[in-house]
Amino acid sequence: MVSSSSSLPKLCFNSSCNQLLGEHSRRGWRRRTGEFADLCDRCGIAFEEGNFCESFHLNASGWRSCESCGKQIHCGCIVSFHMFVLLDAGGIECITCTKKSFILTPNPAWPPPSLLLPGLPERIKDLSVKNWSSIAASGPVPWRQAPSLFNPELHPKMPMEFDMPTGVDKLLGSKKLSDFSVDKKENLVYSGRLINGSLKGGASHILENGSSGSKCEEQQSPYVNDNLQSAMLKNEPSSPHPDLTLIPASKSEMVEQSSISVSHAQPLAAPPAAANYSGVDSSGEAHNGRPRDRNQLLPRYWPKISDQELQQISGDSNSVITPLFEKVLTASDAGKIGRLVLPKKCAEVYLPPISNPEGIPLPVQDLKGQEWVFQFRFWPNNNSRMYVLEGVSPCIQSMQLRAGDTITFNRNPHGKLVMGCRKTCTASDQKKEPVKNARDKASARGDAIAKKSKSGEVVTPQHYSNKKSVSSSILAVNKVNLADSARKSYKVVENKCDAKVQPAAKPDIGIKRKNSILGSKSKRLRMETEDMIELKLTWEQAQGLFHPPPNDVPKIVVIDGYEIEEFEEPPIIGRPTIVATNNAGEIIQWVQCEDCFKWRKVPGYATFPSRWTCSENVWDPKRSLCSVDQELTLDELEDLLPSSNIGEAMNIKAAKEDPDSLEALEGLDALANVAIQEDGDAYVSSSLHTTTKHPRHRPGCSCIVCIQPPSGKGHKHKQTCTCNLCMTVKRRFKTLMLRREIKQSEKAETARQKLQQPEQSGDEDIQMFCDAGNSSSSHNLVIGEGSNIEQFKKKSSNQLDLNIQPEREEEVSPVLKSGSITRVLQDSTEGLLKLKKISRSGGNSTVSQPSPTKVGEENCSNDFANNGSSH
DNA sequence: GTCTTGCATGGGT
DNA sequence: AACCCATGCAAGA
Repeated sequence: MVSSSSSLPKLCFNSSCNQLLGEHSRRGWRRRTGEFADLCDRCGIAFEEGNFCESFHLNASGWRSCESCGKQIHCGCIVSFHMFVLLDAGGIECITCTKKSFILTPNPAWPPPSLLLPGLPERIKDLSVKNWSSIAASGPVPWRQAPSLFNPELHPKMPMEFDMPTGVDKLLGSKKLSDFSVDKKENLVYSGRLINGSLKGGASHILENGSSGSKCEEQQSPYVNDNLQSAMLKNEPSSPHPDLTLIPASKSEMVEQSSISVSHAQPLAAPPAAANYSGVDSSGEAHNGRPRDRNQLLPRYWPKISDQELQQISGDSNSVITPLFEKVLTASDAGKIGRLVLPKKCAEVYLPPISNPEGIPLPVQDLKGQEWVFQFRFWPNNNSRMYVLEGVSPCIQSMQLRAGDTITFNRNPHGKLVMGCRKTCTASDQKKEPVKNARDKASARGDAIAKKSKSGEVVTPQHYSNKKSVSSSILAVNKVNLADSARKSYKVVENKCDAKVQPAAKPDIGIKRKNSILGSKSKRLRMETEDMIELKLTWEQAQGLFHPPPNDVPKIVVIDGYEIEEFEEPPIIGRPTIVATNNAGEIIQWVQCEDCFKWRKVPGYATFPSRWTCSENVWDPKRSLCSVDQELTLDELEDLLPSSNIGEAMNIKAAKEDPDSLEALEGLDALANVAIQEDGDAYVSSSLHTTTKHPRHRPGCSCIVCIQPPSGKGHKHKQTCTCNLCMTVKRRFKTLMLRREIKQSEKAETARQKLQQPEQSGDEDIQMFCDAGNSSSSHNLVIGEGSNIEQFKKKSSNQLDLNIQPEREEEVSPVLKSGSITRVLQDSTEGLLKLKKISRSGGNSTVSQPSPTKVGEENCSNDFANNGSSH
């Protein structure tokens, strides 16, 4: 830490010079060690004459003009540190002008010039210290001007901080810097934001760190705040700053970091000082039972505002913005209700105290300078309070915020609340700022940092498995399943993001309360958040998205008898393909164009984004246009498809017949899957299937699911409708039902045979269950006495509700909902299962089970009711 | 039937 | 275990 070792030849402390010093050196600025920088004559003179920065830092950023005389001052540089004063209204003033006018606004961020300039009149010194103390103790601190230069924790290298008994020590409650561990000091990042964001990352300045004369570029951190200061004021050196980051290990690293932009910096912040009206005094002591310690605020609410955002908030006014807290908007916050739940502590610390549940109107300014007045209130809740801002909806809308976006609360110099916002990465944003968002999310959540694979897909670093068999594939996916991905704030995003696994746009939706989302309370949300929709994939489909990393030899591990390929490298996530071998025995893949649905042959090593089109077919330029026919005939292709992809095969066939109906078919796959369920397991798996065939419904999607209005609303297709869609639906449904019939018959036959083996107890219940397992009987359940397959088919096709939303598990169409195929299938499969159970247990008829008669009646009546009501 | 309001609930921290 | 807070939900408008 000490550069001026007596045993070594001394070098000029100016890093731009580093000349060997002779016997005589000139005294430069005071270093934090208390020593003075030793300068060569040339540098020393420059320093003495006040030209040092002009001479050596001219090309560095951070130059600002004195508001009075216009003189250029290199702000933020230790050398010019004492040369200026920050003005309350923003801007700076050189010390000369300050002396002249002596409107010295003591700035908490900076040691009063009096401490640095012996020449400054005592009057100034006194005022500075006094005012500074009082200001610092009383409320908001212009944090952007408060880079904690004053704070030894954040600025361990400032020269004056050790020996300011009348100044800093006083302010620090006589807390000596020496109380802080050296390690801590050395590990803490510099807070480099100085003035109004004008010092960018690269504007950092040489700060002598005292070690071998080397220099450490000052790290820009946008997250500086005065909380640390307040902690110090409170004599709390151990105040938690969990996010304070290390000074980069190397200069290059620092350069890299600083060049990445502030948003890349680690969130440093503990929350800033409380508001004037917070009822919290400088020591953090609370009034009216309010929080005693600002540090109680959860880190997730700490403002992690970036330089740009600050600039945006402060606008051109250069006003000093104090970030208070931020919140990621939840669905509730961003919803129509217009109630923004405020974190309790934040509300209590930063917003005016309220004693009446009705609260008070709270004026808030948005980024555009528009003024909003929200009702700041609370609800009593479990002996506590729940603070909300009401009426935020218009504002949220005007800022075009959605759940997952972050809203920041800041204060301007006048004490007024200013709302900022930070939108999460949208697909298009992602392209612009992938690093920022990836980092933000990854670091903010402390999750695995996104890695970028060779092919450009960003994936989470873990061990990944790739499929070897269906079973292992499922297991494998379990290791890296999408739910997991979601939990880790990564999701597969289609289209513009090129299927990168990227930070989830709405990390807190469906992740944090994942159970609740699946729970009864959140049924409505099942298909209503984009995330959920996007994540509705089967394991197989998810697995299909994972491709083994190229050149990575898998390790075979056996878990529960399943062989699993485990890769060290993260998988590449992208569009599923059909792997095959060509005539030469080489592995190839078939990949389907997103636009024309044609399948193109590509090399086995190729990987694809989730959206891939013919135009990206670089391997076969002849087939890089959608208009060009595909190489394989559809039948050939169908043979290639795995049996599980019957739906796809059918899509292909249907496409052959009627390309326009493709989208409709996707929605119908859900029906298909319902129809072809075979048993309980199949039911589970196909319930997954129902979500996979059309995983994404977006605005503009014209599939059968999406073109229908919300349940019960809007136009319904009539039974007699002969539009393309309806015809397709009917045709397909007929086929599917037929298939289901066959399978059900087979199944029932098996069940019947099994049943005949144990005693024919004559128990009607069992017989009924047997019937329930019987396909024809099951139809009786559905459509009543005397029905036969043909009649049922007829009915099914005629009365098929085209308004079905197959992907909504809870909200199937009336037909399906209550005399429903699902129900019937469920009943019959349940019946079968129970029957099997009974058989195994000796056909004990006392087993508790619903009355089959009742089941039959229910289904029957429901069905008839529906027959009467639907259409 | 829809919207608003205020409380209750329960998962998460 | 206590508290927070997202959101469900019922009552009223």
